[in-house]
Amino acid sequence: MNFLKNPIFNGITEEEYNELAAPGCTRTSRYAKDQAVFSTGDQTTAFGILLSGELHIENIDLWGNRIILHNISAGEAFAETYALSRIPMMVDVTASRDSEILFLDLEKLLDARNSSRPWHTKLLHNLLQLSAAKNIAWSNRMLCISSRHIRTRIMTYLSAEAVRSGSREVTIPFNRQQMADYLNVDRSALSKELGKMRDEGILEFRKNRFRLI
Amino acid sequence: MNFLKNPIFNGITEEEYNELAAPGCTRTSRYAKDQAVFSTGDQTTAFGILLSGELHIENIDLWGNRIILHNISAGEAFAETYALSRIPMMVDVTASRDSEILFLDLEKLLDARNSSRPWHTKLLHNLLQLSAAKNIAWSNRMLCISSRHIRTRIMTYLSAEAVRSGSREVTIPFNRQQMADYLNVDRSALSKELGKMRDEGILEFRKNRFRLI
DNA sequence: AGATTTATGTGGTTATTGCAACAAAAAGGA
DNA sequence: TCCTTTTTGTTGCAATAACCACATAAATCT
Repeated sequence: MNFLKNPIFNGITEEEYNELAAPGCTRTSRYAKDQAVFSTGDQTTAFGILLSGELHIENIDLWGNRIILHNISAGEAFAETYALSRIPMMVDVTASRDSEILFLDLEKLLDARNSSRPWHTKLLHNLLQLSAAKNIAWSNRMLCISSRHIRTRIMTYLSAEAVRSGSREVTIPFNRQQMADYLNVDRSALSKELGKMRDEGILEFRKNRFRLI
Repeated sequence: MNFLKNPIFNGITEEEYNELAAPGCTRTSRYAKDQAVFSTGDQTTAFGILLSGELHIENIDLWGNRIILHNISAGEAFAETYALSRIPMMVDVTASRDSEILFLDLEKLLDARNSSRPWHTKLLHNLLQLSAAKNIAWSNRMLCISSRHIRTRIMTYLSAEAVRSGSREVTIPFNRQQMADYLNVDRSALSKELGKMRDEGILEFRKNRFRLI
């Protein structure tokens, strides 16, 4: 019941959870590294909460270019947008490490017949907060990509991360290729630019640890 | 009371609206073309519903480059993400035409003391749908920009619009500069590429009307 | 430890795109 | 209608970033 600390269950007691989980609205599944959780075209009424591991939400276009739209760490929810709007998924969700996922079926949970339940309003509230947070995340991502220069994208991304962590030392959840995908640039071009910036004394880095100067 | 047809009031009766509007949770304002509705750094607990006119949600970076993050047409809601999460706005909201806006104060409306009201759950539900729809819109935008070639961005954008409208003739809510901002490319480069595509017989266009071939 | 695979860095080449400046066309106002 | 302003199209040039190929380093496996 550790997952009840998750923001999605904010204000919901263990008794209330047992009540909402009773009608078979929840299930837990395990996924191996690189295994697909959802694929493009899938339709789902359930969304996931990542209990352990790591996921990538990515899109592969007609030419085979992959772009990482989002990185999901333990404790985060995903696919709630599709579970809410019921439209076919335009993305792939893939386990980037061995992962364990709790699924909640929104179709059943948000049914009007539950609207008198105390947990119903709380869940709606928490989902709303979650959805808003995702929107903010999109904005941040967009802000990085909005510049047309690799260097500016790097700076925007790293300084945002630095602000978030409250430190000039930043550990990012990406390797080079993933960072390049997130910033939507070529990997080798990214490495090149990072090298230049190191030469100019703007930053230091080793693997996925960066120090801004 | 025409605005009650708005999806945000889905299932909410006129009596219920009068009840929720009573405690001063709503207000209406007019804005002239190019007037600012919100500015970067603003904090708000109210979000807006555009009754008439048109808005742009845009960001101007440290180097003065403007990027249009979203285009709001009559009937659409905006800034609900910031009203929900209370964080300072990272964008500007500007009237691109003379506009009339209905503001709803979420801090007051979503107060727990209202949770027993019939309109409360409905409003939460509708807000959730709205937020999910915005997330989908972000995905679509990102899908356009994910390609590094102008032509692909144009194609991705126009075909998505064509699918939405169910026709090969598409009228977009942007002029060239705005379209370039949305696709995050240089305006003249966009014009150039559009010209090439016309020469190659891929599409026809006049101003903001396009026909895909 | 050695071998294989994966991740990262580097160099060179090409081409697309950004940029700036200008021309033409359309829209709006007096 | 003419004048001004805005929008769109065109060209040349420069530069950045993509692309390709390879080298080096790190991680994983047996």
